[in-house]
Amino acid sequence: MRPYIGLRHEPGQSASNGKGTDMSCEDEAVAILRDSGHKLTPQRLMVVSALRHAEGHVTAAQVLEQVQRSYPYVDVSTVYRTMSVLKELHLVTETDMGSGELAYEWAAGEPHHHLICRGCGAVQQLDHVALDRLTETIEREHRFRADIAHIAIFGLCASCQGLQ
Amino acid sequence: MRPYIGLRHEPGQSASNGKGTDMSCEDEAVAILRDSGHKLTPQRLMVVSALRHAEGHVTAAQVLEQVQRSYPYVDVSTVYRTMSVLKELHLVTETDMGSGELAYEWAAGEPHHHLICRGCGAVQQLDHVALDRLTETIEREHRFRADIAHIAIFGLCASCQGLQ
DNA sequence: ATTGGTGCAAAACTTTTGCAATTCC
DNA sequence: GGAATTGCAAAAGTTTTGCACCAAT
Repeated sequence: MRPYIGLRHEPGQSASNGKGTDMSCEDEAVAILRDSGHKLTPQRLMVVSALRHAEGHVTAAQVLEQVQRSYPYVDVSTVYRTMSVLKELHLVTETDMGSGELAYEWAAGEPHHHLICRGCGAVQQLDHVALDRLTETIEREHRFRADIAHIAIFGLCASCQGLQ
Repeated sequence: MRPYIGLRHEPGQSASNGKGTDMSCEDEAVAILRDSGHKLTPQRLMVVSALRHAEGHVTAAQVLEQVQRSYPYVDVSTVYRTMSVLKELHLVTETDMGSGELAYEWAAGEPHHHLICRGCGAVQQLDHVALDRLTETIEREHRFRADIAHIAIFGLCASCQGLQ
């Protein structure tokens, strides 16, 4: 393995986001990784960091690009394998948003959903409380526990409907 | 092009399904295809027939397999190209159900949705009325016209939750 | 020391595209 | 006849896997 250069983040991404201390989430993830018997490698820490500092969903290629800014020798297969581990631990969610690539998102915080415009590709977030009643109905009538962190709703945004 | 053998369907699939006459849907599709300026080729008719007689969602590979029972020389690219045309005409819907392959479904009938168990892969259908309120909320609060024919909800079915 | 992870390369996989030949209108 | 469509082959794209080497516990 070639020399480890160290972690670097984009300006504005390395500071606290106002919703909590910056390290707490990664510390928690590190603890979960270690406690579940997985090894803590620099590559995994970089992937976790990239996900943690990304706003919203990112593709494996985007995570790789971010990680390679610190350490250019990481392979995309490592990103996928790390995603697989993080998925098992419910630290990230994997969603198909219709682009041909899977989208990954750090699973901390309130669950939310995506409204994806099939006209222009714009993505809005939809608060999960809007789905509470639906989730209850599904649970009651189908005995199906909906994983509400994984919903992408396709449709048309206001401008692509011609509203303005 | 090699000789056309003719259409054949599985037993029990060729008769009326009790919800209407068997040919009406395909006739309508044929009319829509012709009226929109597309040519009527045996391959397209076979793809339409395979979709029409399938119960629920099918992959391109499954459609190809069904079509090739009648006419073994059809290529998968023709299936995809036909799907593309049928999508444009809103005769089929395309959904990613998390299997790695896109799922296609004949668009006739009441729109419905899928509850996909990530434990065992079982798929239940969810009536679209369960989503009406959500659709209205999204329309009102986000001015987003949700395309309710395209929703797949992941989660755990009763048995994979351990409820019996 | 031993288990597990990484990087590299190649494979696997679905979907798309270029093109000559053919078919439908 | 002429434009659209097909089949074949190859390409393109993301994701997975085999394997020898290396690193974390």
